[in-house]
Amino acid sequence: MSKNKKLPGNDPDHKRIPRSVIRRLPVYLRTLDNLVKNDVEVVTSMELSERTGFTAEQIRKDLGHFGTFGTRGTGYHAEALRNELLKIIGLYEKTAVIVVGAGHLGTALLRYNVNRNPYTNVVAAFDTSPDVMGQRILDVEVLPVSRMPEVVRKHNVKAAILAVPSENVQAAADQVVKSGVEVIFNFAPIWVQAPPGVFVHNADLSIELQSLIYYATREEAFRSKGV
Amino acid sequence: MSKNKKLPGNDPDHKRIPRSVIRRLPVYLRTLDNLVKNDVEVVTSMELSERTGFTAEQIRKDLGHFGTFGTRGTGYHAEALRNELLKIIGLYEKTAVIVVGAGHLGTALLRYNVNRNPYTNVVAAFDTSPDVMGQRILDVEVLPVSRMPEVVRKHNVKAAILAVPSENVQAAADQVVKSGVEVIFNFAPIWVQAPPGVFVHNADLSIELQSLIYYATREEAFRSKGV
DNA sequence: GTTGGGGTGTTAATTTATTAGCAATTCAAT
DNA sequence: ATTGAATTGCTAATAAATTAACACCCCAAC
Repeated sequence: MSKNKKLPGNDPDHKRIPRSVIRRLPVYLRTLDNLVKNDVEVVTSMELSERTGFTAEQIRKDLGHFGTFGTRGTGYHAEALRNELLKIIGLYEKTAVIVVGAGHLGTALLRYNVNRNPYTNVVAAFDTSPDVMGQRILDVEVLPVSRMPEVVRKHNVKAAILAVPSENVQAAADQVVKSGVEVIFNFAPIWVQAPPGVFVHNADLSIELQSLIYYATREEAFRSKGV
Repeated sequence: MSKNKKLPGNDPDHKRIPRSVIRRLPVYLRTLDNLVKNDVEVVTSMELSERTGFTAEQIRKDLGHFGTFGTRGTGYHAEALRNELLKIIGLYEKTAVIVVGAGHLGTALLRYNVNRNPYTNVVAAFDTSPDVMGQRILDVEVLPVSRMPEVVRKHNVKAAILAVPSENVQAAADQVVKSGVEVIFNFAPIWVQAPPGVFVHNADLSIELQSLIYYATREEAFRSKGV
């Protein structure tokens, strides 16, 4: 389980993928999905570049971390590459997700997610308020928190999206961890703590907005893309 | 306005702040806010480290980009540093923001924002649906899109939060740009394009979730913090 | 005052990430 | 077959970001 800090290359499979690369993979995936949907068979790194905003060199380099998928002089077979990316990211089968908090935010996220994403599957929402209990939001049932461990076990839930008010978010995090969830996606403007082994991503709107404002207040010409 | 790509250090004021630093500043700001609220007068980089998850060295280094704010052997005066950060980020006065789309997501963001963030001020929401028109969501009025240019001018609106369905989001982006907004925060799972000079941040839940799943599927012990 | 513990500010070393460049390979055209 | 245009996959060079190290300053205690 625990591995010491200073072992640079002890992953036998492949040599330690940079974080920045991982963040770009889903973007490639979605782009390829669109291409496949439009019956594109072959795509070059340049075309991917135009569609993703990353440079062609970077795309080729990123893919190079995982193997060789293209054919020189031609490009990449879109569908094949898409499937490789699915395997790389770990989405060969739909990832089961729960949403905690069925208020406005939870509802909005459910809709976005269920509608748009073929790779994750929201299996249930949880809330404490009796008002929403038992309701269905786009096919997803709102359950009492007491049933969380059972649901997590049954569907092998990997990730939880926390859409609860700041006051309750740490309690919610503790709850989902206790239920066996490994990945937490927190939308409350409070940083959630979790034990080692649990991945927490704090998506704080106001934090990100403020860093954007920094750029906006200095009028220098930055790129319009991907600040 | 336009400045060529390859001019490394032509900012006369100070020597080109790394992006990664800018992203951390709002975290420091919020942490200091909390400390000040709890009547903490002096705080060390180590204490900030515990509260933010960044290392003490990094915090000191980050601050060092903008000047010297602490006193050796003692630490930083929390309130003074907070005020410096406000100036640095560009939040000396509340930044006017609009929300486009008054559905579940827009409503949720409004609540989060208005409740939680003393630095930005949502001056209006916009929508096309007659149902919500004229309604108020926590003091914020929902207006027709036709009034956007006027509102942007009047309140000197810097940023727009796009909380509309994917189908409409590019149109919404074009609209806010035409109205004079410089910063776009897009929540739809489609990448929005904007002319140079406009800062776009695409906050796509599913993309971020997927990159988290990468880590979850390899069971190696990563940090629990800040993936 | 002088001493010591504590903590910043800053420079240097190291690691991580991006960009560039090009040899190697494919395919289509002739 | 041969040629040439196109495009990958590497390897090398550069840039960005993090970590480490420590000189220097402050404050409190004696």
